[in-house]
Amino acid sequence: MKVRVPHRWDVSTTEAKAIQEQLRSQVSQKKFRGKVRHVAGVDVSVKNNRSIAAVVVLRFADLEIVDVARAELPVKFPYVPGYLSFREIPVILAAMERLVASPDLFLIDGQGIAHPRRVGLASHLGVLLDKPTIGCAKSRFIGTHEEPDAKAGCYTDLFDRDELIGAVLRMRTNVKPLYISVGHKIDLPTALDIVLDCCAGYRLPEPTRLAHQAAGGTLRM
DNA sequence: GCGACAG
DNA sequence: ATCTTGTCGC
Repeated sequence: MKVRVPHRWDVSTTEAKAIQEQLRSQVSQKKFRGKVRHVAGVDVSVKNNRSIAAVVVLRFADLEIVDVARAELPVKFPYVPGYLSFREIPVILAAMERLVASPDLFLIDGQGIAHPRRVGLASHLGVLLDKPTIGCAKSRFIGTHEEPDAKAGCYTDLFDRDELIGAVLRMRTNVKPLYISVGHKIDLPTALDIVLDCCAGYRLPEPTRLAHQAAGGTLRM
């Protein structure tokens, strides 16, 4: 897929913060109304100071793989909480350009609006691609919440002060929950429905789970 | 000032 | 994220 040239990536955290403040107003939380045929999972692995991004596209109906794209680049930005997108998006975009299929929606390994400035990795990527995205993080970044019930499918709200910024969703019974948040062009209830529909019995939804394997070089198919 | 802190 | 095998529990 084609990717629009956005802004610079070799910036300081101060400049990155300014870019986030500017992107913030472009993030949409409007309900996604469209048919989901293909869902993509996105993940990045880092090894020997090199980043490898993987995008795995699945048919939403049966979660079968229809396309896989990868890209590798030297790491150019350190991991700084709050600025993960500046470290991971460049290599993700490189992989996107090699994608043949055109996914209707993306599940991202990281936060969406559950971020200090409401522009986590999933939201930032969504705005750049102008596509619906959902943040599927494995741990909490910001916000407070009650512990969801132990059963698969149960969830609690994630708040920042009095603002609802996401949900803590149990994908599998008695297994640590995921932190789901709106990325872009979708609302939280719809995001939760889609993530649950992408569950194949593991802690991670299938798109992200396979992307993790593809980025780590252990995807079997 | 202190602790927390996506991947 | 990454370093890493077996092991405990549902």
